[in-house]
Amino acid sequence: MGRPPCCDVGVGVKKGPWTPEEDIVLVSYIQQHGPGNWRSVPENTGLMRCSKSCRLRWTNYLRPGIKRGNFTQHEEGIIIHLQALLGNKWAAIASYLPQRTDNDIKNYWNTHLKKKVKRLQQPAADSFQTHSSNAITSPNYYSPSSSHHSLQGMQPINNSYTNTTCSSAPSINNETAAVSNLFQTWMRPSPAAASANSKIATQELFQEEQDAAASMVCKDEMAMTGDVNKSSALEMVVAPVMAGASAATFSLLEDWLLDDMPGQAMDGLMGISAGCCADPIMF
DNA sequence: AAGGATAACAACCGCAAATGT
DNA sequence: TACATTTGCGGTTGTTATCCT
Repeated sequence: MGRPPCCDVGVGVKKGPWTPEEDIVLVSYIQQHGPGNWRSVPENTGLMRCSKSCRLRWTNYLRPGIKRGNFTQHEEGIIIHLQALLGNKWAAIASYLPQRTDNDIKNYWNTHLKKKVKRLQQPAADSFQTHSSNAITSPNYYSPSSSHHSLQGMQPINNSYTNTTCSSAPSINNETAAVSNLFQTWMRPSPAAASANSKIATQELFQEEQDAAASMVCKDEMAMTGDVNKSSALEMVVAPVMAGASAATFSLLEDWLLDDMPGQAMDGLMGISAGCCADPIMF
């Protein structure tokens, strides 16, 4: 079996940053056909992009539900622990943070957390040489066997925007029990988590947190900056479009994507799509 | 103000697994 | 079952923004 010809080899295939126009074409196509069958996307849309590029653009940037911006300390803790347990299985780690993309997590790890861990581990490593073998890492973050926190019953979230977790599911499932056990002693305590012992209850709780976080992201960004990330805005706009809303909504999306001053266009979008943040569409 | 260094993030590349025929 | 094709993943690179001198 030979390796298939790469779509990138084709003549006239565009590379580099995506333009707002291309984003619009891609989003509108996915609105109609849903994600998947990426091979057909450039063929049917006329985008001079390879299928991989289209898929990546969608999954890492355009798809609704993506939370962007600063990682919370809680998210950092999850990433650090999972990385310690799973290694650089970014897709697997991302399945526990469904609002973050694997690319995002990977970038954040490489630019922030790796150094942070290294920095904090250094004193611990020094003390390791002179003290007991239990003093390995910072107790708050980096010891998978630490019993200071709890992520009770935490499970990877199957993200319905992409099929990301499908292919990696077997390996994840094999690790789920270990991760859950790990998190049992890690997750920050919450009243509901303390009372809910079952996986289902905890997963629902986690989902509520995710939903709340998504809602907060939208609200915070709108309120504080007047500018929102495109995925959040797309989510707000695409939802009513998918539900059969008017073409005027989509034209606002176009305006915003094409606009150098997103805050202005967002005023219009927000007026139309208020309340959609916490109700992401499912393709 | 200019230029270099660094950080942050988007995108690409190659491989392997999954899926289709 | 074998092969062809598609998709997903992880590593890496390129570009832009920001900071520092």
